[in-house]
Amino acid sequence: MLIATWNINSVRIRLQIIEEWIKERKPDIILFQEIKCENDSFPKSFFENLGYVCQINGEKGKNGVAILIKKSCNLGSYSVSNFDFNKSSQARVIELNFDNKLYILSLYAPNGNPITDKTKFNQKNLWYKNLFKYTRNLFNNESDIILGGDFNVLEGENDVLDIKNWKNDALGCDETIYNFRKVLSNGFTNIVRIFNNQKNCFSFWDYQNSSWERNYGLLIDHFLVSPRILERTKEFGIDSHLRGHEKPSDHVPVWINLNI
DNA sequence: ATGCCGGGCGAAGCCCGA
Repeated sequence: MLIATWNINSVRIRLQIIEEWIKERKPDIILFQEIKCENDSFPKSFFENLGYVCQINGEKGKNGVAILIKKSCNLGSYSVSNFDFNKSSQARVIELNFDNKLYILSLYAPNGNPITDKTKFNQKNLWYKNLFKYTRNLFNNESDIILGGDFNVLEGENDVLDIKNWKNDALGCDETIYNFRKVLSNGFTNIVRIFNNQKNCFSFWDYQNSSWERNYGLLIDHFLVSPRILERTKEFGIDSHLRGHEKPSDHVPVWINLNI
């Protein structure tokens, strides 16, 4: 079963690139972030025609997350929840709960910049603290958990070419790294750390400064999984080539393939 | 490079992202 996460930077203007990618990658489950539309404006029938059921936590004009599941997916029935981890009424979390045994979440962490703006930075910290608390309870219940999304953190020294220049930034500063590792400490493994230890492995390239052409990217989109999911993960990939597509998102899909 | 590009909104120019 292939699960992908993709910060799509507006779902409505990316339908062509998404359709091409779906036909090539054939994901069973897609976690979107930054759909940038309300639930009613989400192109539901477009994805239904491609064989998916859409679960959406949208917001007008910005943020917004969604999970698409193939109609043929045999994981069973589930309930859908949205959480407001940073108490801001922003749509950054959607969860599918499969009978309290398996949880799949699509996550969009706040950017938090500039760190001198306490409102934005504190909201990011609060979001992470509540993600920690929430997932700790799931571990207490011995559930299987898959977190996929844009975590807006530069945790590793190779997650950008010049990590030292990001220490006063909300992505690379110590507090954000601490908050991210606190979530990991619940028992998650970051799949990219197991399946890829090469440098220059990125999931985002800014539209500006010829970032793609210079390969000045960031690795900020991740899958964090609980132990039994790690055991069943057989493949990991990043579809970097899509960043070179016409009218791309600034992020590319990251995916895992599971023995489920 | 304290936003250079590229979204949204709404109909010009501002807000936002990483």
